[in-house]
Amino acid sequence: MKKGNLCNLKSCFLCRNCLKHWLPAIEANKQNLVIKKGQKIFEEGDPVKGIYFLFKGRVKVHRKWGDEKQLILHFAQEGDIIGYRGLGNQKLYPVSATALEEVTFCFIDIAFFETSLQINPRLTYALMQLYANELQLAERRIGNLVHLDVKARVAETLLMLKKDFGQNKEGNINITLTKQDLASYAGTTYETFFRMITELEKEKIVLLSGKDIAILKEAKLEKLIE
Amino acid sequence: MKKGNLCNLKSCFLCRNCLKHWLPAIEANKQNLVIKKGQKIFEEGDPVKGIYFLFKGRVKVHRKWGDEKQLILHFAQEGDIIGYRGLGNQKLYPVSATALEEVTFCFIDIAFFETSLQINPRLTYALMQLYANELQLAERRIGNLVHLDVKARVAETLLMLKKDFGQNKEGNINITLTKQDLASYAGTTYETFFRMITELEKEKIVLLSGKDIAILKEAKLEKLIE
DNA sequence: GCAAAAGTATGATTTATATCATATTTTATG
DNA sequence: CATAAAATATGATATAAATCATACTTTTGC
Repeated sequence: MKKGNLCNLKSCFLCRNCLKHWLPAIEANKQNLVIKKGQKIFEEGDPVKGIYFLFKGRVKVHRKWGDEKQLILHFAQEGDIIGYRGLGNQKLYPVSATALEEVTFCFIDIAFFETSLQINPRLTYALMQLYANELQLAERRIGNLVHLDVKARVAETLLMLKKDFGQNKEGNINITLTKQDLASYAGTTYETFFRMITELEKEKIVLLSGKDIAILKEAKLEKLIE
Repeated sequence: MKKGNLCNLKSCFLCRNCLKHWLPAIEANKQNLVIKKGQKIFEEGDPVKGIYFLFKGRVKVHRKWGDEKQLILHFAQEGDIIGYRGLGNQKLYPVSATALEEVTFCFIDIAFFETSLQINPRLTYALMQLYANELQLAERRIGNLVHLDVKARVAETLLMLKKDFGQNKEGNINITLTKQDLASYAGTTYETFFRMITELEKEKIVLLSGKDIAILKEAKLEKLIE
């Protein structure tokens, strides 16, 4: 459901890492889609039918614990691949992906994706590399949860968001999130997150206005983490 | 430093996933080594010089937080590959690997390993698959740290160890660890770990004798995790 | 444009778990 | 074998952070 062709066969993870001669095959197999804010691209427990590439808009990758509690594992943006967490032994998505705003993306079915991996060893290698980095990140988070206090984890969260999404000309981190989502990403409750970020504001380390967050003193945030 | 040839070019992750015709190349490039209990195979921060394959003995993969605190990320055993956590963008090991007993392993230098990946796409794919599984595991651990209490995490730890290492004829989990290492793996302190496992013993869910741990009621452990 | 829902903001209370302290037992080592 | 070092065991105390409670504000949908 897309007017024109948003995909230029260049920018996404798949096209960037495939042989030029494979691009027509991608062209023939891709499926462009648009979804609205709040809609899910896939849901935890669903069988893995394919892989997704984002052209526009941000997505949160998250998972439930019990009925109430949730955890956000990743925020994805333009150019990113999502759904790859489902490529383990068990062919079910271990996570959900929900649009944080209107999102345009491309769907590649799993069979074609697997063929692409076989035909483009560089793609397989690039994906492996991506996993290696994600694993490192995940394991650092494990340690941070065990050994850092919430304030330090909030600091880490803000630094990571700035690194991943950059800041706009006003100095605000370039992604709009609810405090609840920020808390779910930092691995704490809304209330505690709120108290910590309020402290950081009082200490003039960050500046808040509505959902906008600007980091005023990056060095101080880094020091909190050690 | 090994009498005879412990490596049969069959059992390790590398040999299992390479073309038959590549085995002589592995034979020519491998380096068998033995180290004693407590010795390190590599250390966090070291440049990644190669990848290791275990023939015999168990290894803990761990990382320090600050000067005092540590976290165990993985226990590896015969047939396992270690060092692959260092294959991300940054070519430094993010973790250390320490022998839990006498360990025999094979060292493959990084250049030869990278070549092996290029020549054996199946190897790259298998490694990717391994990362995918590890990432899933790591992210489940993140959620468990955020949303489960220590007792549930201790339960999870015991179940995972049983799954990975099996149990011997006496019913004990087939790996010998100090309570401190178990605690560092569960993401808690020695004292709290001890209290929790003592509770589990009082409830007749596990049986302890020295360093041996037997799971008496697996279903109850699973119920603790939900 | 209004009602309902979602998000924000804070104070009070509880609780899980880390920290501290200390004694005993087991294991390693010259 | 002796002595040091590491691991085990357990009680007492402190504290960080979750939970509960409640009011206000903004956003969303009909």
